[in-house]
Amino acid sequence: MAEQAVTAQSEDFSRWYNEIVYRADLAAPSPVRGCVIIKPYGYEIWEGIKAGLDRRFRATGHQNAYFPLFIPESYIKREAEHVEGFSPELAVVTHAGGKKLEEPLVVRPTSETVIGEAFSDWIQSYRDLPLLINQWANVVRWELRTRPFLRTAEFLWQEGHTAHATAAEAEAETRQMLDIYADFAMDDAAIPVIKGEKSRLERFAGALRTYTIEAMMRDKRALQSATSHNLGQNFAKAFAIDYLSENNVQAYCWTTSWGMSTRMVGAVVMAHGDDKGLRLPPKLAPYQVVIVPIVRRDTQRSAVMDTVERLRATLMAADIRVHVDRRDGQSPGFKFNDWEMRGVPVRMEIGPKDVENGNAVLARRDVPGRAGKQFVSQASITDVVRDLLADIQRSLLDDARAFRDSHIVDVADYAQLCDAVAAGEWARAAWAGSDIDEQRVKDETGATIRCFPFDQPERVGKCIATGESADKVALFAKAY
RNA sequence: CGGGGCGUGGCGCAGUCCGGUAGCGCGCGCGGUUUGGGUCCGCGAGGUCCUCGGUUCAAAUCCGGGCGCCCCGACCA
Repeated sequence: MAEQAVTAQSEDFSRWYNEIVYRADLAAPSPVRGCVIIKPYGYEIWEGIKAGLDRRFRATGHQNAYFPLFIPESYIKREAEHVEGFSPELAVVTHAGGKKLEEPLVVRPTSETVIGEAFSDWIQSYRDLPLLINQWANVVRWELRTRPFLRTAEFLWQEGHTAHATAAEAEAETRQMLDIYADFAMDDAAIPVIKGEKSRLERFAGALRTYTIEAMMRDKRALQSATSHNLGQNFAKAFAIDYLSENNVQAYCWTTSWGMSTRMVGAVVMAHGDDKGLRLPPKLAPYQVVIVPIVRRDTQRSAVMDTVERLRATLMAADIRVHVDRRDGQSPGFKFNDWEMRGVPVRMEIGPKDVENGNAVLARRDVPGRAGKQFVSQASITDVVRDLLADIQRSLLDDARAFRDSHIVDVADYAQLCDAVAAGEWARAAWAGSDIDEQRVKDETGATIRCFPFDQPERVGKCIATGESADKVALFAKAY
């Protein structure tokens, strides 16, 4: 019997997600609770994300470095809110080398503390500023409930850490990095994100302000896809990151931190995937084109494979990532379904008829069935494929944007917000409430303030919690 | 940590109530057949039935202890 199709998204989105992650070969279960093995196909998506971000970081003057995995426990305790925020989820090493350690070592949940300590040594003068550092690393947070990519006990990310002479510069850096994340999300991952500021309740432990990009998944839940924190002088004071100014005055630095993680792989899966599986944006797809050779009789094999090989070389020479499915035991129909599940943007079929006619069949993943198929001349293959990939990249973004926009509603009072959230929509509402009001919304509806969007309406109206006139709208949604 | 469920070849499960020495589907290997939307047939490999103890002539099955995992909540990139 043929392999079963995946669970439909509409039937059980979580189950769909889990099945896709394993069946598309992105990840495998690990022996340790809450951790996953990232398999080559999933890791290549992550490497695409890394490449897209790293390029942008360098272009804005950041340098990569690497700090230790272990952090002295006392460091974590130096910044009050930071301890409170992270203590419950720390993994701590108490023994090493067969002995109990004098001071336990925390496995980093994030590196503000160690990096702050290092910055304190590195920065003496205003001439040392700004200091713009990024690191690619793994971090550990002992989460109670985990899901592959979205929330794992250990995850990969980049964390940027910068120090500046003035508050204004730190704020500009924080905003610049958020813009970079948003640009990456839209351009490379084809995910339209909403930029905004976090509420006090959702803010990073120890930050002055936290900015976020929020994305809508296909089940309409929100996913915080990256954050950028203006840390003010909190960490500078806790770690003595100070400098001597031009005027010979000792002053504390203003610092920032910002990160995007392997969660983004989950975002790509959930923002674009459909009932047939993944739909990868061409810019992040490990394979942009997969060639499925079709051979009816052995006598045709060499002619077909010669053509396949020639087309593969042509596309590769044009920097298109192409893979030939040479598997012997599977029928073409099986392979079509398999590559659709794995989200390859373009499938090329080459059979005896195509060899004879000098044609190739191209099928685009984002348009199902016959409508997505076209016959093209082998002679023009490079241009056609290049245009097709660009078009798929664009259409995935357009689809996701249309989907998102059709599920955000403006609400005028609390009852409307409850209705909207109950229907799974995102709700935009005037907000001037307190932390307690915000907590109440969360307790009663399950939705949280995802952000106060930068993009604000002309007129705001009355707060849905207090009835007083508000100066901004907040975006409410259920989140991962 | 509260509520629910489950541990049996790589994966998904049946067998447990009523004890008799393990079976099905997928996957895997070999041979043949097929190939433009999930081919078909045959042969074959693969299991300390989570663990420790007890009852019994005999335990996947009954009894007791332990461990682990999953789902739903609270916490979270």
